[in-house]
Amino acid sequence: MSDIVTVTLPDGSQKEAPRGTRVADFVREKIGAGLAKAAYVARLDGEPVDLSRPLDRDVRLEVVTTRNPEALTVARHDAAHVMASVVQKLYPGTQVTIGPSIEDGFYYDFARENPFTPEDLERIEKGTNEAIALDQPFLREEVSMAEALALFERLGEGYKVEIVKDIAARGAKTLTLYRHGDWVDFCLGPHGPSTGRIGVVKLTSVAGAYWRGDPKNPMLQRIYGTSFFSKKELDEWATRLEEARKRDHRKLGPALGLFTFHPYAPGAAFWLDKGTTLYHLLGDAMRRLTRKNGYLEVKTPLLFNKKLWETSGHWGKYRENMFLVVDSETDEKLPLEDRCTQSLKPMNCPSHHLLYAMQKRSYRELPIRYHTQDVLHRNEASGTLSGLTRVRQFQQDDAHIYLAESQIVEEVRSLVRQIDVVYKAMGLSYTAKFSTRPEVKLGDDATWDRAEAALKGALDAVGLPYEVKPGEGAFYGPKIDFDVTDSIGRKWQLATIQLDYLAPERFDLTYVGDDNAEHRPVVIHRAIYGSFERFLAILTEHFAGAFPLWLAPVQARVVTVSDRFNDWAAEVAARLEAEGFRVELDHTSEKLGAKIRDAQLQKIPFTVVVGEKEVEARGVSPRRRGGEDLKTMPLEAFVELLRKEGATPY
RNA sequence: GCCGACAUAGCUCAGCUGGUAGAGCAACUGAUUCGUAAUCAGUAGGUCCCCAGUUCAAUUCUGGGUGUCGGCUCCA
Repeated sequence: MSDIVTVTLPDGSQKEAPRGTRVADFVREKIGAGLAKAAYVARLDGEPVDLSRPLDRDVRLEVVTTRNPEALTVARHDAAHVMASVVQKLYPGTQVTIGPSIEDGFYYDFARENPFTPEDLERIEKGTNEAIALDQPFLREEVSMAEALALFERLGEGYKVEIVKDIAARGAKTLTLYRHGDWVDFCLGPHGPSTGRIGVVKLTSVAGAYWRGDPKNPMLQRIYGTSFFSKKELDEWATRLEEARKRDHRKLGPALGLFTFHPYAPGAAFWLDKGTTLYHLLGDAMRRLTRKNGYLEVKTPLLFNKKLWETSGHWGKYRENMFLVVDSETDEKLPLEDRCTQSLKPMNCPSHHLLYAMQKRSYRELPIRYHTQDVLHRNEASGTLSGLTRVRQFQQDDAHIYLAESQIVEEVRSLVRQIDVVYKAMGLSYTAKFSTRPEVKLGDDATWDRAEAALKGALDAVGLPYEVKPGEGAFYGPKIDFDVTDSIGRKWQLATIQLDYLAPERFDLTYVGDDNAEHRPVVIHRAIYGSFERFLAILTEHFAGAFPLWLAPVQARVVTVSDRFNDWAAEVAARLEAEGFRVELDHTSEKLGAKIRDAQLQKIPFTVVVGEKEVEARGVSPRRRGGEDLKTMPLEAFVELLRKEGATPY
């Protein structure tokens, strides 16, 4: 074996080094001091490793510098280690569990009697940054499982012992330990070179979290934090948070007169007039879109006998999420549960299935598409409610499509196009996820083959990029989910297209084919907005309350320069209203500047100024939200402008 | 539901260690009649989330509830 190894760099160039040279030394000596300084971790043949690892074979080497987001992920994991070491120093007796990097930061779960207070958090944050300043190297060490077990047993780390045993049970022979200072944890790594390279740590919150995410397990104390390589980046992050806070639909909604909540109805919104307008605009747009695509809009009962839920399977698995209703005609002596013979519907699908099954269906009718915007109730756990994104009462732009298997490709292709139209109109970019058969599933492989091929074929036909999620489909069929990205880069899962082979079985749905025999249809569940509530929350934050003209609850506000011009202003408002535009008139005795400011704060798309000039010209001077002055124009020209710019995009 | 924090005027917030509350904006009234992000003056507005308890006295301390927020679990 040669004492020299060949290292291939990402640009294809090759360099040689003595076997056993540490990556860090190689980079500094053979590539450059600058890169060595910026390096955080490295990849050897694609595998992430510490810079202290030796080059023991011919390898491809990539240096991961602090400019690479991957390095930040590692640094945050480093930060979690350092924080855990500080916590154990400050609060002896606290046990450590796990502490990974997450999007935007890290957390670490601790086992201890008393929760951390905000003051504790400050103390820990200060201690963590001080520990970072000590600049202790991260040292990697491989030990046998037995040694590891003995180590953590000696340290009294019960949770760690449990994890080590699990890892051993999965057949691992050795465990890697990482030390900094006198603190030790086991960890796959990699870690950065030393604590000093982590940068700045900011702790954000404490929260309870179940051990291994299971409510049956003890509750641990989780500390969330984040870190950045520089103070500047930390400040930028804080600014972004502030920006998101300003857009929070829970603040903007009430401020813009869209919706509000009352303690007597947790999880159910009061829709104020402007919010109701928005709600209807979205609903009507979806009605047009579905009608154009061959859907039938139907409404089904809100309250159903439990027999429906027994048929659908919800009574068994979903009952605790349903609002049960006592039937007053049942025997009062019966236990409450037996008197609850009805439930508010938590979803529309079962009632659509009933509708389908009420008549004999022919293959000539398929696909049959039912669209419903009814009110749904789900009894969500109180602690999970949040603004409009998580409510107990909501409406979906729900639809179920009953079709023959041979029609799936064409139908999904149409659906993907509809989704594209809606999200493009909102300026939401999106990506698709395609989830295939899970391990526990219904139906035979041939059916799954056809179903997956149909979904995939439709995605390919539309040319939509998608990520495959193997095994993540529902047990009753594969699905496509759509993630949208809003204007400040946050992702939300919205639309879904699910193939369902189970429901037609449970409800015994059939159609008569051209062979005069009975066949099973397939059901597609689809929603594009998801729920109106959540979609409006997302849109409010995405647009920061400044809705596009076609959605704006008030499209124009007519403001007078003084009350001498009230008559013409009223005529202008009346004319715009007659054209179907949503208009307000501000003829208070405020100064023009104040009226404009008020209209801006309400995020109204057009402020229409009416004064001396306009009265003479029988015109208006519109000003766009944001400040652009369109100068004086004839009233009819403005009507035309609104008509053109305010057209509904779908 | 579980863990933690919070709850004062419509909104944003003040109110040392217990002595029944204040500001700015909004609202209302009057004056002002004004040209593209705040005219001036005045008035009114509070069961300090609710229910118990401790105390001579509770917005303040204790307990219980409700709601909200951040997480866990769950999810449109």
